[in-house]
Amino acid sequence: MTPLTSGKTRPVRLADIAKAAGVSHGTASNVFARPDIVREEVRERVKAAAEAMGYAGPDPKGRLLRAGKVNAIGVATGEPLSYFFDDPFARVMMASISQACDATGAGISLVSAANSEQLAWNIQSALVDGFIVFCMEGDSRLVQLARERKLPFVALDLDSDDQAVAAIGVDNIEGAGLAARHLAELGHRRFAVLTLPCVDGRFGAVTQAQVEKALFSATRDRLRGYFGELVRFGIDVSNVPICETVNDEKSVWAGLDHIFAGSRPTAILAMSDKIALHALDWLRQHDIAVPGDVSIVGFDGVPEGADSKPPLTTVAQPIAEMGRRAVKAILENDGSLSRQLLPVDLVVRSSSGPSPA
Amino acid sequence: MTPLTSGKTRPVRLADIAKAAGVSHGTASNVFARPDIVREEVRERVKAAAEAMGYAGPDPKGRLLRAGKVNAIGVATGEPLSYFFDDPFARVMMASISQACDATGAGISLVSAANSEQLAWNIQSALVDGFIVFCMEGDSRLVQLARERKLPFVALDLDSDDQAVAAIGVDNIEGAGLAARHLAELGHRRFAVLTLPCVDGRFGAVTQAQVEKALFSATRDRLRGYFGELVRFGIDVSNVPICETVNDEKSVWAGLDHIFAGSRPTAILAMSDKIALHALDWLRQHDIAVPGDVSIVGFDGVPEGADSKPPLTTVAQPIAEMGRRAVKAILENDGSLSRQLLPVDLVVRSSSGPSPA
DNA sequence: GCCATAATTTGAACCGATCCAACGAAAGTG
DNA sequence: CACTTTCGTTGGATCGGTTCAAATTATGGC
Repeated sequence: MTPLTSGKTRPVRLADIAKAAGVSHGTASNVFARPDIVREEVRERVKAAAEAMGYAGPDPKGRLLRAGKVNAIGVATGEPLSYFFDDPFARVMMASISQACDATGAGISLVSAANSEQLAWNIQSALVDGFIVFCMEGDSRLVQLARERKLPFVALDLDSDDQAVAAIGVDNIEGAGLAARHLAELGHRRFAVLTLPCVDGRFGAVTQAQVEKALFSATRDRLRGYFGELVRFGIDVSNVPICETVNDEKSVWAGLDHIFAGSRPTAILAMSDKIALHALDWLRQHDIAVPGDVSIVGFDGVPEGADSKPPLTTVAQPIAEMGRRAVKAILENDGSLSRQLLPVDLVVRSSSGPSPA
Repeated sequence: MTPLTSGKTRPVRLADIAKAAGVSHGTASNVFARPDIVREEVRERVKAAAEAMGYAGPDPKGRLLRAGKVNAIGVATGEPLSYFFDDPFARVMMASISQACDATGAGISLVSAANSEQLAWNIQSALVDGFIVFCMEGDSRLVQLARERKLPFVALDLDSDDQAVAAIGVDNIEGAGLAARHLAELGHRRFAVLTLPCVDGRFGAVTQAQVEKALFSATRDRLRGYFGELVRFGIDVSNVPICETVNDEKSVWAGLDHIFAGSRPTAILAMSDKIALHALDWLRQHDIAVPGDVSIVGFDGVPEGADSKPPLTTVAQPIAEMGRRAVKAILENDGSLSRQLLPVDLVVRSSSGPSPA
């Protein structure tokens, strides 16, 4: 019925061509796996049979079971798959991960899913030798599932507080402190904070009290870093507006609408470069000069920050290094890794300047 | 000896816990695959045994062999893996592919390799249900290898002339013609062309005669499209300088150095947006106004072109649609697809204007 | 208490290869 | 010619599950 391929034809297996060539399946296997140990005459006969029967070569599905190793590492996220290609942070990270994989010849499997049952199944059935998990928003379920596979595992951006999970990340408190101090030293006293999500599925204004209850430790730590440093400069942090965003334009703009409706800050602490970049757009549209009227400092150090107008001052994470280490941890799997805290770097560009006051 | 995990301990298998729980492996399998058909008491007993023995759940490696389907599609390229995350065209394509995969719950395996033996092995042993091949530069070996797997297969950017390979692409002749006509209608008469590679591993000036011998049909077709249209406008194409690039800054700049050393063109036909974008940088550095002194039209329609200074006029490919169709072709594998030519779209922005003459 | 019917469980077969101990044949040695 | 090597080949075991027909046990009706 099918026009091109012959009906219900089961694909030819190694055993089929062995029979056709009149050799044992062991020998047939050798023809493909170690041609050198098979007598030439036999080898050619088997190859001819394979050719004649349209054999596609040893099926990796079969080989896999015996070999044990897939030779691919899985990269998982709670976001949709396109996150890997859209998000600037993810892209830099993935570029680094993929370079490390190329160097060792390992492949990469991208794992994700829209809904969460799907996710569970995808993680459980992923054919990989280990997992690198992007858990930007404290997707502890993801970490949990990945760990249950009992494969080499490492979480990126240590959102979990569980000391037992292997993770690579940066000192968020220190990084945030760097940003806050930078602005405070420039004379700024009126601050506003644009945060990443604290709890799932909402955004808007947040109170100080809620900060400490923040679900995601990365968010919480950065907030702590910001405020710890501001307090040190004698700034009344209870007056600092905090707006939660979901790292997209809409929520950032809404946050800024809210913030600038009150007393105008001269300095904005943005918890990601993406937030900062969206903020820059908002400020430009509202004819607020950066850094003339308002200074802003991002977090992450994505390449886009260097090309924005104005170029973004930010707390750069060693993204490429994190990726490299993650791959190394998976491939070596010496069990030595538990958590690694990498240093951050304040990159001062043109989005921050002296306070106008 | 190993500090954390107990020595050489073989991972527990389903059979192990079946024995421990005193049930057959068939039942043990059902506990995980179809819990509902197992009596609750037995189910709990097996689960308890699994828990106690540290069973990681049914190993997908085992399941795979019987199931047959991997539930992942492979995306292959001759470039390094990081190409998927660095290149603008690839990124848009991958974003589209990944959305289509998300929608059906399929995973994505990225396949590549530095050297070409590695490539062969990687393709041959990739655990995928089908291949989407990025063959931007006529990597016919890649196509060949992928086809030998006898899995659903589709090439992106039909570089092969072989009508038998399933491929999705655009009409390069028409697209290039659109670009050339656009500029000619604006009054331009002095043209220069910046091409993608014609043959492997070189770049620099090319003669008309070499064009027809171009190895890669996409390149050749675009050149034909350009010149076909220019001839139609009575332009002496033998005087049009053609410079081959490898789609990077260095080769584009070298090409422009060469071109502008001769008689200055007022219009540049760039065979990719990346080339055009690099050219824009070069022109800016040389204080040549765009489109005041020189107009330029790209090819591809990547998002970066919309944000460049000035925004780039380009021949947009329906990249997202191509990705969607590719995934559809793999997943449905109805064998109906052979080659699809999608329409291109001339997007006029500010990098092209009337000839200064 | 007996039999039909439904609910569970069993165990063999299978998925498609690789690996390896054992074996047979050809070649080399004294 | 008997005896050891060397080379190539064989076929069974294995990898870790899933599936299904058949066997077993449980439930229900009368």
